[in-house]
Amino acid sequence: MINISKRDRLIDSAAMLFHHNGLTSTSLADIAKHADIPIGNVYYYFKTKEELALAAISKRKEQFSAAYALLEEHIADPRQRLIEATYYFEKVRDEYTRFGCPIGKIISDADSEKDNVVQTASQVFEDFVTWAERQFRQLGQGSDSRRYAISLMAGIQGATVMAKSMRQPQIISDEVARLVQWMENLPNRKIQLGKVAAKPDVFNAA
Amino acid sequence: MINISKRDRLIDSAAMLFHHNGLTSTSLADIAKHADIPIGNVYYYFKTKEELALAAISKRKEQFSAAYALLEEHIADPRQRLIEATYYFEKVRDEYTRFGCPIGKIISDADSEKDNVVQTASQVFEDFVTWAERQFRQLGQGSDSRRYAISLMAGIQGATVMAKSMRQPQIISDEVARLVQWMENLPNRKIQLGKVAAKPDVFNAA
DNA sequence: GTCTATAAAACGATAGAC
DNA sequence: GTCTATCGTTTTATAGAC
Repeated sequence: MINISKRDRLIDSAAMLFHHNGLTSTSLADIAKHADIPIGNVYYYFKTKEELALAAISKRKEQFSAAYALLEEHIADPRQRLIEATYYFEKVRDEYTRFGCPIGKIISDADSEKDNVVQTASQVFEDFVTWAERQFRQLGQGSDSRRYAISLMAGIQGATVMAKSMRQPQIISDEVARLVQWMENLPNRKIQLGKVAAKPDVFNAA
Repeated sequence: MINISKRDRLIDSAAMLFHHNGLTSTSLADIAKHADIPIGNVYYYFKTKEELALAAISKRKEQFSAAYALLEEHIADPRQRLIEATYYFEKVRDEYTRFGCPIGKIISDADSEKDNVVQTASQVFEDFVTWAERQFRQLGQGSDSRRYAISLMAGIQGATVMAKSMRQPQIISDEVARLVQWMENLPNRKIQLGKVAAKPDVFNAA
């Protein structure tokens, strides 16, 4: 079994440096140096730079997925889940103002649509949209749900770009506040459970 | 006097390639090849890659500034000016979906805040915000004007990132429609000229 | 598994002939 | 002003000793 510790150190260093300095501008030498591993040894764990980048983005992808699961576990109301997810970006607003969104950065930088790394980064957004859409749907927003989910992430991404450009974290805070207010005022069109067409409990009926 | 034509060809090729393939991923060899100029000759016009990049971004900056001037010249109503400016992004939505926003891309990719290229790109956003803020102010939005101006560009940038990620130009169209509707419904709080405190015409008074 | 040395190519930039 | 040849460095990636 291969050494997990060094492999993880490489992934974490890569994820951080890709976020802060960009995918193209970060060399394997930079990553190896930050992880305190000789550059020749990097290739024992990852055959190419793309493979390491893929692992770094995939880790972020799974971290976000884990966060959705946690929200579903601890918060019953889908509206509150969406609001809590949005507040996450308030917490990281200073880092996002300095370095941008780690995912949005890769999407923007992407030259080719065929690139595996970009496709994985896109999947992170797709995962968020899928999750948020489900929350909006549970809130009774029906066919608007997907549009709302995309609009939610777009709001964050746009605010991040402008905050980075103008070096004003407040821009992210303002957008988070706007989005939260919007979601708080969304009418709950949810069909109340038990009020309509509840399935007969066939097991206990007889 | 130096040859304008070759210099301009280099700037145009650089601007296009930076937009499509990114600043870091585009080499001087790529630019020289696209402009059909030997790479050694590039350095007669621009001493460094940064200098060429600066010229390319500056050209975009001036193109946008010229567009604002045109809007002010041909449209009397500040609301219609803002709406017309927003429709611009509807026109370029397919290109933005494939390659992103040429300015937003540079801002996102930027590693260091000290970089001259990034500062110039930021200035393009700043110019837009300053212009849009003035329009909102003329519409009587007062102290909200700057926030609105930033929010307008943020909407475009966020939609562009999501459109590129999901390869759906419609996301940009939806956002443009949302922004236009928002601006159409903004109440005009403008103080009518001539209704308040008109200066006495001292020259013709006596 | 780990590390040094180095290959092979790409890149920004320069020298110098014309 | 134009172009060829090339320098020096960085980058991804490999070979091979330990």
